[in-house]
Amino acid sequence: MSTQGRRERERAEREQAIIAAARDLALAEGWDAVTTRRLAAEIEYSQPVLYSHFKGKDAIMAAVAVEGFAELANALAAARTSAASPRQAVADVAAAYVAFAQQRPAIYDAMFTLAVDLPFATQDVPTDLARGFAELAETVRPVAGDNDLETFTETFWSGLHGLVTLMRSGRLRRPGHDRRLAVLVDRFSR
Amino acid sequence: MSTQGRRERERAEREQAIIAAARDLALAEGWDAVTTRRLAAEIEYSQPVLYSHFKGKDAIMAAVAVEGFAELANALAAARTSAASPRQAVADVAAAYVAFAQQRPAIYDAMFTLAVDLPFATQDVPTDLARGFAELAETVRPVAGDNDLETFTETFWSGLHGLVTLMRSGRLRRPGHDRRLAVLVDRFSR
DNA sequence: ACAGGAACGCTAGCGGTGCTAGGATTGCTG
DNA sequence: CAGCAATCCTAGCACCGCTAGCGTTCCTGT
Repeated sequence: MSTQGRRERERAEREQAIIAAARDLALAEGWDAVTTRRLAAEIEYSQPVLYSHFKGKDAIMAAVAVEGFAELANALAAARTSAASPRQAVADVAAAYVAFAQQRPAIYDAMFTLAVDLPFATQDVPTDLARGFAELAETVRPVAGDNDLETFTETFWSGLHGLVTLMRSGRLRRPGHDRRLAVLVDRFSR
Repeated sequence: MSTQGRRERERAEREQAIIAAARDLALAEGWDAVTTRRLAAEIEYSQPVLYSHFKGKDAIMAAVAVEGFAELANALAAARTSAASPRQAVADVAAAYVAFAQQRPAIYDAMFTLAVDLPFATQDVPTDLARGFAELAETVRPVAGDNDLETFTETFWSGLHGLVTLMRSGRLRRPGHDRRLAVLVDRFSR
């Protein structure tokens, strides 16, 4: 009876180990370094074990992304609720978003640039992703004026995403990043 | 004497054929379908020939991206110069930018999301890329107010880039795209 | 306690990738 | 026309994601 429970628990732990290994390896050396062989070696099992937990490498990346959505939502919530004023909240949340992307570039990639086949319309991904989006929406609500809030939020989000991706890929020079962020916040706070 | 000229010309033509094949294949089936073997078959040469023209697959993608920069700059210039008013120019150029990205997604990827090792600080890439950027800058100049023009332009560009990438990766729903673009243009035109 | 069976994880391998070493063939040159 | 240099191809390397098939181990019912 309890043996089954133990096995399930061990299975869950191993699955978590796979996700953690993928995450750590991606953060340390980038997603190119995350191969199924290295992942298998990291968790001290053979390759095929990975496929008893996940459909494929993409699914593993998606699992890492899911964790990322939760982290990002938390970071945004913290920034928003600790802000002194609604306008300051916009700046703080924007800064938190950018900081998240810069500190965990590999995870940000998994969330927003790679792994297109994420279960976007099902499962628990929308939960944390929607939470993050809701944080953004609540943040800009006071400054949205008579714009449709969802559209306004999406556009603001796009601005942040564009800044993050263009800068990290070298299309924007690192200096001036704060000023660009300030311009974006300014345009969306009036 | 002229034989050498002919050979050089043939070589240049073959190089162009490689770029064209890569471009067409990427547009038709995505970059994953662009393998060195298929590319070699397409130009009816063996694989190693590719490496006598380009350092590797990345360099081929970079060459496609370079062509893309020129196309994009032309499209933006056309939109800007044919606009009725400065404010309309912002909307038209933004629409042209988004249209370019949507009609040639693979090329846009090569330009802005993949191929990080583009010769960004050397060679002729900056020429066309800078031309495109300059078009954007000229477009938003009348509405930039007392903002630093370069910073302002980069931020606007980021907004466009974010809209394009988030929508194509499924993070934004297709309907509402025009409204989001309108919001972006509005925020940067006041 | 023990036989039967199911679940499990391994080894080995498939087809594919980007890339390269080496030799054969071609074509120019003195 | 001999010799050389450039050119291009065959074959293969190391690696990738993924899977078939087989031993082993462990749980189960009698």
